[in-house]
Amino acid sequence: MAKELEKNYNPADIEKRTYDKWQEKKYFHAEVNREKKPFTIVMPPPNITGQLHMGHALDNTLQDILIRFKRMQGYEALWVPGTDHASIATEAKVVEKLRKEGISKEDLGREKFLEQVWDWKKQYGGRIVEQLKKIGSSCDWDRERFTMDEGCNKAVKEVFVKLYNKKLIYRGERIINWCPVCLTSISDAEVEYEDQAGHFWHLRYKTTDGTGYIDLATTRPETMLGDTAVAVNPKDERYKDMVGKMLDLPLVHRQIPIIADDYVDMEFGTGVVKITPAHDPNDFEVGLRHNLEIINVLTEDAKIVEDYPKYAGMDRYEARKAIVADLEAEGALLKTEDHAHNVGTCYRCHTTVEPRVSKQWFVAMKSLAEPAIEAVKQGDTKFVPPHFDKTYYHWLEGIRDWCISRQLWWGHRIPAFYCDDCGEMTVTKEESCKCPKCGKEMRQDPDTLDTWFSSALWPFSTLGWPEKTEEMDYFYPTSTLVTGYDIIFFWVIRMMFSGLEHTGSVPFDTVLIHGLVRDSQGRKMSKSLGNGIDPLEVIDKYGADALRFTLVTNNAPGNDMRFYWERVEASRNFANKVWNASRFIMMHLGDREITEPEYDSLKVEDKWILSAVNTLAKEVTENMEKYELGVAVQKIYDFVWTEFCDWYIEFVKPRLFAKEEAPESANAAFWTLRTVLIHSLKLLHPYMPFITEEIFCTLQSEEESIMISKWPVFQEAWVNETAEKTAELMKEITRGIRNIRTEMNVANARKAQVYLVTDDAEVKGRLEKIADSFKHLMFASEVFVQQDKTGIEENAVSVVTKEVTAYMPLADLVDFEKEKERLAKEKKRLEGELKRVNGMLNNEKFMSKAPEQKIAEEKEKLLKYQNMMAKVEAELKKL
RNA sequence: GGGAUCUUAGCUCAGCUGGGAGAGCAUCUGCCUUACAAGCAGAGGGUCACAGGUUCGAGCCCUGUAGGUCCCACCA
Repeated sequence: MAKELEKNYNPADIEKRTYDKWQEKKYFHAEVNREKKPFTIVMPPPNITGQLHMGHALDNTLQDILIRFKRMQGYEALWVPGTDHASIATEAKVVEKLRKEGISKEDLGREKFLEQVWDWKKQYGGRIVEQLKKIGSSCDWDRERFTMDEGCNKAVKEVFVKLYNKKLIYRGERIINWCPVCLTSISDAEVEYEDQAGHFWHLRYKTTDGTGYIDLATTRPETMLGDTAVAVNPKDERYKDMVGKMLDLPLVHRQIPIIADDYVDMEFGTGVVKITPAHDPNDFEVGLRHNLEIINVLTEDAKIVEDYPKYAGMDRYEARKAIVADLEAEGALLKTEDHAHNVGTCYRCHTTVEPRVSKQWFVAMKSLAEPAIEAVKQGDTKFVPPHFDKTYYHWLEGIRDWCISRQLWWGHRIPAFYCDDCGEMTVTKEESCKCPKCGKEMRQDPDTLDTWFSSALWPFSTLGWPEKTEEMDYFYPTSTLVTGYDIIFFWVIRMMFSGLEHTGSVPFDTVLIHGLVRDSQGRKMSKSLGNGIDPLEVIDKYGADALRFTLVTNNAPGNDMRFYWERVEASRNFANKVWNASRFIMMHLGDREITEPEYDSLKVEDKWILSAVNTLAKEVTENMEKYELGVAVQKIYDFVWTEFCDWYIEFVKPRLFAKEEAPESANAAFWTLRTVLIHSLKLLHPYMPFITEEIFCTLQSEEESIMISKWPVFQEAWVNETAEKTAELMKEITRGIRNIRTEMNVANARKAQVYLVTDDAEVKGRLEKIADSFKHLMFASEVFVQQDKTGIEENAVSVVTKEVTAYMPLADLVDFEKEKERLAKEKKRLEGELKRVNGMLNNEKFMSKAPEQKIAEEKEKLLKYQNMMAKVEAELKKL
């Protein structure tokens, strides 16, 4: 019993059922298989706090396309999924939840709080995973990982201890970026800079000897409480005599020195800088050089400390107002100017970060960065598109030590232990330890590690490292990493140096970078703008295949794209086209037995479409291998819609309808239809997995899934240039005839005779074999192929091609004026072409320097246009 | 201040190693032709930002200019 497709394509119904089937059959699962080559992708783990957004949809669609492609090509294709614990984001979520219940995390205590977070994770952490399944992701869910699972934790400890022992991780008092809302340090990469309107406050500090004063400007007057010096440039003649003198710090009335330091730019402002080592990274450096006291004036949540009773407890902005007012009262404020400046903000909560001196853990970056730069320079890892390597180099070359400790509870706890008695410190993989000096139970560092510390190990921690697993040996280094350009600094760079340092090898062969999905106006999709489009909504309305198709079409690697509902609609329409073409074929196929015909017994049009799909397979494969997914899918689209549906299916229809009278011809047509359809479905499958699976399984009831079928390969036997040439010629003539009929307003119902005239016996022979197949496409009553114009009415309209002139007698319907116009236009076009070709061929330099092949091509074109021109002129003369 | 990237049809974008400008959407004209009106057949529409240069030949390579976007950077 032949199967049939439903009348309408219903994505929702099919997608759910199909995905379940794939999972049940374990098609996504990969195992170490030495008979096959591995192809590995590790998924950038989405945050457990996350909801699927367009960025995930794009990222995962790209990965799924690659993994499905490679799987069909016969690789052991492994796609490792997982989620990230997202320390700050998750902790903030749970803290917020508790706050609503009137509980603080301190109320609960560390252990109880962590229980709460794990509970939260159990409840919500899987949401995004379920959403990823909706877009068809063929990940090996049996290997799903979490950045805080046991294996990852083991890897983290291993790395920490190793780097510590190599002195590449150290603890030190430094000035770091502090978020007064998240109450934790953050790394340089986690600071986002934005331009803000601010002010320049011009201040005057008087010398203690009463002989003079010095003027300076600041954007942060409240930090003056912590000033411990004022600096000028040593070369600055203006202040030469002042260096070494003491100043009376207004309000505070502490004595601070005037120092000389190269850091000061003489050209800028008054050439004088107040130095607040505790609250500015540059001032901190200056302070180190000059041995200045570090006076901290702000608390963790950016309020003035108790040492300054007048301002104590005020937050930094309140304090600013109060201090400016007091400075003015004291006569120390000269003027206030508007000034726009660049302010660092926390990437999570966008609070202005506060530089703060504190004791933190750091990774020493220099020696780790060098091999990472070298590896890309040598091509061990390649970026697609390549220009992103510049971003990569630039960042690594200027890299500073990475602050990895966070004052949070949710995360990998720093494996360092302190002895409260003797101050001894031990770094160990053990859960607890005793002081090696005094034997006392040691206290573990309360801080946790930056989330990116564990993500940096993801490509190998997910494969079992530090254990020597089979998976590690077989699947590592991974093949391709797919991620957005916005995450190169956070993640790609850190995986690169981690991979090189700990496994001795780059973590991936290629980094495929994609852009952002923006809204239709080109704005970033964001919660605050409310302009985000929910991928799940798109899937509900148009299907996952349409969404995937939209995300991958009309876009080159690395470029941003805009989201338009119209484009999803166009994608859906394509899915529908594929569906209906398949439905048509199956409808006529019924339960008929189709046998594979001898190639030679196929008709010209069959050979043509086979040749075309063969070329398609080659081009699609080549483009996918170089990550030109947009180009590849466009080729499939064009082939399926134009060549297969609009041409091939249309002109084999008469053969299908005549299946009883000419069974052999029908068999050949059916076989070709089915073969080409299956090829097309396979090529399309990575892009539109659901609909292709549904059709494939309906059509090939004996096959269990398209996703494990063999990828089409180019085969010499199907190459047929003659068939392609002939079909192209016939298409050209058909288009010409249709064109004339439309222009002359000839109703489709009115059939006309068509004569194809050629004096080339070879062409004539070829046309005779195919002309009949085009009869209905030209709305012709009959098509004659002949050597001359015998029997053709004088007033027939004509279509001129290089080899053939087609005549269509239309008797009374011919509008001679229109026909003249049409031919005149064609003549003009040919004149233009001839001018161009002649220009080239008459150019001595072209003739002497251009490659021979190019010259030959142009010569051939010249002949073609001359030939056509003669015919067009003859036709014009007749009128 | 440094760097990257973009500027192609009304709109959104392709155009991969230089060799006759493309797609989707939109517009216009015909069609309910028995797979598909989510469709079919046709049509119109572009000095490829600008100025130089290299080349027989430039949307594509080089230089500069203008504008847009993004990233990095300690100018108080």
